Amino acid sequence: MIAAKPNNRELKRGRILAAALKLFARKGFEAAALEEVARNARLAKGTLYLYFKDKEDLYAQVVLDVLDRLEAFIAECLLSTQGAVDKLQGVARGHILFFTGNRDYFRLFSSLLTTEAPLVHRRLMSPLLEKRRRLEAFVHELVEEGKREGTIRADLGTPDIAHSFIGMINQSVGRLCWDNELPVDAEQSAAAVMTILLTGVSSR
Amino acid sequence: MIAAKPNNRELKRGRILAAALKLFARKGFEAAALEEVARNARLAKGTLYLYFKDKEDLYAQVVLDVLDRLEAFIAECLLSTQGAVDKLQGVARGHILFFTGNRDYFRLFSSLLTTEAPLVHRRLMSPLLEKRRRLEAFVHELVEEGKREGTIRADLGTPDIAHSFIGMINQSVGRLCWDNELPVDAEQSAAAVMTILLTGVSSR
DNA sequence: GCTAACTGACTGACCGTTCAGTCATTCAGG
DNA sequence: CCTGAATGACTGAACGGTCAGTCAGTTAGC
Repeated sequence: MIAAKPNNRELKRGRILAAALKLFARKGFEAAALEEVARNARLAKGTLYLYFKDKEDLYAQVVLDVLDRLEAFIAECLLSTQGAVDKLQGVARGHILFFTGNRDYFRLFSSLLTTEAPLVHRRLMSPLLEKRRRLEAFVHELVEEGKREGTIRADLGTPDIAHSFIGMINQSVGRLCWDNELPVDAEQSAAAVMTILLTGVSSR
Repeated sequence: MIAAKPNNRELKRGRILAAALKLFARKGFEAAALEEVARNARLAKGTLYLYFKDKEDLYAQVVLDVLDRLEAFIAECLLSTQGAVDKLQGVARGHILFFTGNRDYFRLFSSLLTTEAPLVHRRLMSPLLEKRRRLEAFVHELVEEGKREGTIRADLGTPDIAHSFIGMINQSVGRLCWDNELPVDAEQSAAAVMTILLTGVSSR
């Protein structure tokens, strides 16, 4: 077979990424040992270095992989949406579903800002933070769109609205991921967030 | 002087806590080196062990110290408030002012969930998470109070409201701490959060 | 079809370094 | 002096990264 080799290689790369995701997410960049990553991927430590330059490179690839999946998943959630408010709801659903689908994704994602890594290894981190920022910029645009449509109040600052939205989402996901309030439903969480964001909690 | 000794001791303990806070906040639990903590506190490494059992203990004390300060600061912000909505605004102001007053506080605080530590050292972490949770429970109560007063809508879930509130606050603080959108004012951020939370963003 | 030569993916023992924690020694106040 | 506080050299463990060696699989020569 001609395709046997590269296929195999891509498969192993995937095994490494999966094992690394699990460990980086659960132990953090520093505490995750490559020895264990290799063991979980059923390979020897030396083999990792045939696929990745060093620990930082592996970390960056893992994060990139997750961010790509997130982006793709949200894009899918937006396919049949119309109008800014509807799209925002789509983003909310996408985020919540994506992260509650795999807690390790969220652990990694939320450690992205916190990790010691960004301080020590700015070089590699900035593209990742850039990508994360792009997702936030997209929400920003949706809010602007809503204002133009007239569906979103124009007297509030766009950054304030966008950050509030993102904060509410993240907290929702956090609740589902950290705590064990598991019976909570992702769909319902997204709906609650949108209701509060749109109509407020005051009984005025 | 009778008080000279213990006074001195308390002073040194404070120096260690301050140095440790700085390093844990900026490098994370694993990457922070006790050697450097000691140097920054103008003491030798061995001396740290006269004040703290081990690295974990030091970390726990640092976090406890920060959580206590936060609690005290918020309590102060609530002194002259009346009614649930007013109190919530006080909590928002308190949080934002406290954390923007010292970014290291926020770095430490937000790494509290993310850190590798909670997984490896559950024993020490749970009291800290417990304390953090108490702050969240307080918001929970305020929302209930607002519902009883009739100032907050009763048709929304209390946990949903509380988590939205907390999420918005955290994101606001994050914006002020991570990004360099520094010209933003803490007071104004708190006001924006409250407006959005109370009245919503829909132009309905 | 058979075997010898070759290849390169994979291995894991090893090295250098870092760091938490210890302890024999020194220092300072009374 | 004497005692408790402080020191910093030291130890052992852990880990990132390397590299000489192995061997399954492929090719080439007959």
